[in-house]
Amino acid sequence: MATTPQQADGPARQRGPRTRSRASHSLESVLAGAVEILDESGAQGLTIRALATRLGGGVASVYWYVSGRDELLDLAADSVLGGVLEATADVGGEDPIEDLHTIALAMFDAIVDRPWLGAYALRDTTSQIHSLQLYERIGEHVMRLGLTPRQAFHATSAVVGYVIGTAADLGQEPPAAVVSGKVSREQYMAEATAQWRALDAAEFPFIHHILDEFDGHDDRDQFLGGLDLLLTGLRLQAKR
Amino acid sequence: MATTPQQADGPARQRGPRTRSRASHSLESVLAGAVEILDESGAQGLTIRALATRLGGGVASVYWYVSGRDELLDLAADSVLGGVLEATADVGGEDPIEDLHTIALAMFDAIVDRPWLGAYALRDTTSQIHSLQLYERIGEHVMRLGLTPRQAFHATSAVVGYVIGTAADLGQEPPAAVVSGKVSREQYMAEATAQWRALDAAEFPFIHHILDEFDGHDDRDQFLGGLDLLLTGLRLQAKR
DNA sequence: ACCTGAACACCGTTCAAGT
DNA sequence: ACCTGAACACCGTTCAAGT
Repeated sequence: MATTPQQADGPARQRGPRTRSRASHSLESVLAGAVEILDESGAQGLTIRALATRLGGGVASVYWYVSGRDELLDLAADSVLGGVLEATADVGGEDPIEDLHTIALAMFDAIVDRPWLGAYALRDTTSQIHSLQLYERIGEHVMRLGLTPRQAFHATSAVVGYVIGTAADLGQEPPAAVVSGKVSREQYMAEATAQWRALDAAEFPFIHHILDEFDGHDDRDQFLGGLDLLLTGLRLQAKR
Repeated sequence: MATTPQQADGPARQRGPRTRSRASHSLESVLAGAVEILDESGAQGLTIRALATRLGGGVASVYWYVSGRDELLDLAADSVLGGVLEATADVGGEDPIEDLHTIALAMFDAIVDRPWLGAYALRDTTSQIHSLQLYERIGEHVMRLGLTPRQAFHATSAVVGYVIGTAADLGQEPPAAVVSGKVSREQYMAEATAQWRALDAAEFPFIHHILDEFDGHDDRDQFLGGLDLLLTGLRLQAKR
């Protein structure tokens, strides 16, 4: 496995116009370029060639900083998680559960903002240092509940699993519209709702039961509803 | 969007040896072939060319049954979920929470068995009919708790989100070993544990707190620990 | 209605060579 | 130490043509 340099160089800005024939990068600028492309066109749009073009250099230079496309995705995701880490650094009130709520919501918002994040966040803590730190931070708040190490381990993993699972699902783009942009998210949701409404009520009683809730629902409310269940269970476990 | 034929043809077996110059498929056989390849070599290994070769035909014939690789993955995942659907058809005891526990565990086991499932299960209910039916089934058990439609909607989504999120994460292969098979899962876990142990205890108190639990832990126990928290919260909500 | 082979327009990754 | 261009070995998808 290639050792990826973790030093924090300043961004490699080109001072003059493109008089220089040789481009110069840094891990930071490579990841920043990757995140830009990911934000614009998703994981599918992040090709090594597209990245090299954006950086104004050749394809092979990317491989100096990153062992391959997979690591590029992992590190790009982890660099964004650095922002979540900073934003939640000061979280710490009287109630640990409330703090967990705050951190989980911050993670959720970050992933909804960047749907591509869901698939690569907190995937490999050996290479994703911010992911590890975020896991640690959540765990530290869980620790305050006075559970056994085993319970704390499970609870922390559960919170992370729920956040990533839910956010990845909700942040997901409708299958067809990803590249073409033919169908907006609203259109897709309206289509899905219509299709649900057309289902046989005898065969799908539950779907019909929640139809009005599903129609025009807010993803964030849905996330918070489930998070409350999880944290309520955790609170109860802490009291025992 | 291409309308995918959903009729249930018998498997198109070749009776004689390869005397026939023209291969004959069906949606079923195409998906069965896809699942075989996915089981053997993961999502990365499922190329249209590899599938065509396995089916003994040309590349383009796959496109008669499926609109593209994405839909192939979605339908392959959904076909496997049909098995989970059958396996949990009889679930239904006195306690709805217990039934939810049973179904969630069945889903978890299916995904751990087939790590590629996590990324494609329950992704698009407009094309994945078994996913929709599974969502419906979970919802029906939630309905028995007597919640409001809104609560039932959130609870069902939370259970699904937790299961998929956790299973996808745990079932994930270590980054390097996917193709090469150089590093076994055990080796990778041992390596990760060693790396955690080497972390500064002052900077990572939580990691050190749970180290012994993490070392040699069982994924299933971890999953069940979090599931219990979620279902406990749900049980409490039902009582209010 | 369903299958085929060939072609098109891409990919990720490597490598010898440059600076 | 870091960057380059070209080459290699693949991809998914399409299409005119077959049966």
